[in-house]
Amino acid sequence: MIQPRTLKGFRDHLPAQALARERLLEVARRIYRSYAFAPIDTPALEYLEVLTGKGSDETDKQLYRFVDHGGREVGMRFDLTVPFARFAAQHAHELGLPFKRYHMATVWRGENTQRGRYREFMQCDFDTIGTTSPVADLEMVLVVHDLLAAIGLERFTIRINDRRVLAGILERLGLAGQATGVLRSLDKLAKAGPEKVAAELAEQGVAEAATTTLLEMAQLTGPNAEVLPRLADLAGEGRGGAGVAALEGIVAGAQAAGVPSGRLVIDPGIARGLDYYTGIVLESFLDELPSLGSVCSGGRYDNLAGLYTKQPLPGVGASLGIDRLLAGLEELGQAPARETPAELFLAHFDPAHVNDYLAIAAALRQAGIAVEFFPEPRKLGQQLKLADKRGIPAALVIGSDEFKGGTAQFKDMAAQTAATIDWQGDIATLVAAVRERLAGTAAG
RNA sequence: GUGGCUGUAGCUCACUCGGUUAGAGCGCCGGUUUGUGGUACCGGAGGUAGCGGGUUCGAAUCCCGUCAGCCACCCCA
Repeated sequence: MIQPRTLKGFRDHLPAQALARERLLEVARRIYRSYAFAPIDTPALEYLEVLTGKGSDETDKQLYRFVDHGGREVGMRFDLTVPFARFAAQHAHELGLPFKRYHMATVWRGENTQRGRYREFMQCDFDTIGTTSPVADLEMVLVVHDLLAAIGLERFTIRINDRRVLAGILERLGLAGQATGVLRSLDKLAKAGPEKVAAELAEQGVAEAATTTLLEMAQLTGPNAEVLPRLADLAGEGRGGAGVAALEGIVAGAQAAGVPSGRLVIDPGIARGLDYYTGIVLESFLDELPSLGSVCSGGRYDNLAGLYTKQPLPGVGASLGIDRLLAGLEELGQAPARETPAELFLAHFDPAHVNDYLAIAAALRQAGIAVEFFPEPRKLGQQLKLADKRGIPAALVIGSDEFKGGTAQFKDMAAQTAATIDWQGDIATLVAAVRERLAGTAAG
């Protein structure tokens, strides 16, 4: 016997979880499309050099790599940004700029696992490339907002910052050269606390006065209207000032687009470890589960595909981590409890009427109703019990008596009520009646 | 990858200093009810204690290894 098992960080998805996942994907797809992002797909496997080109040593360590049957050095994608960069470089001339795409796919990272942190997980990226317009930046914020709202989250916060603010302040402090290290340290502020960050900065040779300024900056909190002027003071003119102005524009634009205030917060402490960001950066958190980390992050970059083409491709985009989000929803008890897509259970009551059942099921399905027709003429009680256990919202019972009278019994499983449908043997009438009643059930 | 905690039935957990056939609740299956699901009652199935090795007369219990989950670091979705 081979022991059935899965690798560390790789998971099976049972119906309840898979349904919840698919629902998130559907919502994401709908929102992306509503902003006119177009779908693309790329291979799971790439030439190793394509993936490691940008390679920080960290991503190199996490990369799944091997030599394929043809002796090629290959790697599995660990995010969707690098494949997109390659894709953009390869197809830029056929795309037309600016170009907006979304890409929902599985990625692999050989890192250590934790809750909401897996070795195989799905990302839902969207990016706009070929424009530096602040409108594109704003759009990213709006998409993230609409996405999290459409998923049904009530309490979430999108935190934004602008790398130029950080860069400007670092320049003023004479720390431009060690930006990456300083940003990495600042990024830990929320988790590690100011003392730890101060100590780390000191280790990097940052002067005490500079550390004080940086921490003051990173810990600015309050309503956007209060944070902005204080940030402007710290940032001064030049790049920093431009960053503050950009943030101001985003806040105003988001308000104009109807984002409730409080959901979008300027947080100068958001630095993001990735060093390719050059403008706005964004992270989003579930208010009840901050420890889960960001479920959707992104930002603006100057040049997406510099490794693969001379054509400069500036862009802005973000990535929704649906597996992490799903872990969060589960923990909050907000994941749907259903384990079947069926909307209606059709009891297999009288075996003599199988063909009638099949005809009815076919008509219902034609009408867009997901029907489970029970395959065996088991005891009615058992059938209903199973339908209830699966969480099917409604059941249709038609026995020989009903067939004789041209009626049907429609049961609302959650409400435990039954109603009689009079259809006189006309399937179209039955379908219309079922559809109407389904709209009234809990799932409708 | 480094360090720590955990691993007993489908799920949540118990089993006093290592000591007989490892228990409970929930869930599951069946019956009471050969045409009607959440309650009640009755009955039943299900565990080589993650896996492998060691110590011991004897291991779920102690030790080592391994696999997996979680937590911290790191990094990030």
